[in-house]
Amino acid sequence: MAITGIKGFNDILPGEVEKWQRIEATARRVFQIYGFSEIRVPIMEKTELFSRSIGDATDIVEKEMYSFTDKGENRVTLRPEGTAGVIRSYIEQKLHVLDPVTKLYYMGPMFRYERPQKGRYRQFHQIGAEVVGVTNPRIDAQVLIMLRHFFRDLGLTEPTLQINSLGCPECRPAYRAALKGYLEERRELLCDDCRRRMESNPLRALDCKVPGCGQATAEAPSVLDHLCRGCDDHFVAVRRHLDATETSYAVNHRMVRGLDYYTRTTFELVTGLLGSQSAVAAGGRYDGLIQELGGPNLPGIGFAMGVERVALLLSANASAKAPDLFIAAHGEAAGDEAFRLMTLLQGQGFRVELDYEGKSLKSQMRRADKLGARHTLIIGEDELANGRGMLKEMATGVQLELILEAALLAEALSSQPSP
RNA sequence: GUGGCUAUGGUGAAGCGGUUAACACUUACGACUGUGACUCGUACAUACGUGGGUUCAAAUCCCACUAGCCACCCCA
Repeated sequence: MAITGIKGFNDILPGEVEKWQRIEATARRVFQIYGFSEIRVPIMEKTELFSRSIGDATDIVEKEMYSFTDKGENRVTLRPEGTAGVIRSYIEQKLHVLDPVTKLYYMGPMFRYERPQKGRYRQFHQIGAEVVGVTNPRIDAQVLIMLRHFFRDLGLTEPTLQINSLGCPECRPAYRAALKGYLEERRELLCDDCRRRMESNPLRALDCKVPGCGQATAEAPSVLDHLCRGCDDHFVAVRRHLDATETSYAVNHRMVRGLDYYTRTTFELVTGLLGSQSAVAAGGRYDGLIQELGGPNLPGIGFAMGVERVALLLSANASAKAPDLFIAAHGEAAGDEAFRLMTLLQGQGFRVELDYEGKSLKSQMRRADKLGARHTLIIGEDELANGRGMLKEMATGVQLELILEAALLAEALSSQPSP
């Protein structure tokens, strides 16, 4: 039995990988427009970093992390998300002294030990961006605008933007208490999970998909009615900037977060096309996180998108680039000449293919056709004796004889632009 | 961690207790023309996820395991 890959860890093969390249290239290009620089941080960190930033009581930390002890007796974890490592680096490298505003993006694999299903894998990939140092709600709006820009450039209009505010340490406790009180009164209507959630994280009940809970919480108090003055002003301003820039969005006051560090603005880009994995990108503001991790008291905001999920939304339109020329050679000497010419032309940037195994001319022509070569150069023994070959344009079948010289070939190939 | 469904070659699949394990695609070679696409021919599963069991006989029935998918949970 051959060795197989690990459950939930996938290969990305040619044909699929082109979509990834497009996603990554689009992200790089768009994010740079908005002043973001790439940062590359390790995929492993000390376990403590994640338990402190994400929150001890979250599902991620409680049961989904790939944690182990290395040979030096250190507790380490394969990163389950990107923000913690980036912020750790920001603090450790003292990036705040270089510039009061730091805009970073990253891309790479993340790891969570979950049961795989559509759009959810144990090794998955995120592209994320973080801004440190700006409190003004304009940055919240800008991050959202950038996200929309990214999806627009990918040709995706489907994911819709939902926003919410979770308040801050000033106002959230009061809301939490109010919600908890409301839930207590309807305890018997709630599912078992939600009864448990009332204690640990009552906000989660708002997100429950059990129909009974949906009804029971339909009239639940909204976070947005419990925001303190500062948070309310902030949220109103974010919306004002989105309106002013004609960025479409919907307020979803029931949206909650799985990570503890979020404050104020939170958002998701959701789609109905991915089964139950509706979130394509999500993020929010995390004003206390940097200080919590031992850094300066600076605000932050960021998001991450799931590359697999974006790729699922992208229609498969990728194809390998067809060769400019296929050289079909008949005979050993012709094969040598074919190889020589191929090398010269490749040096000039032409995509050239040939047959390596000395197969029949018919086989070689079939392969030229299959690869979609625009031209085929046929070198037979007779032609070779005269230093000539037949150049055939595959689409039309037109062929002409020419002298076997790389410069002449290059000219012939360039003179007929690709369709 | 829980539940449902599925498991035949490189791929999609027929098959429902006794078949040379159909068919299509892909791939390879060949015919038509020393030169592709269309057409035609030939080849390609000692083998039906793994291990047991029932039976004269199992890809076909039973059990276990494993894997995959989908859903719950949670999330990107």
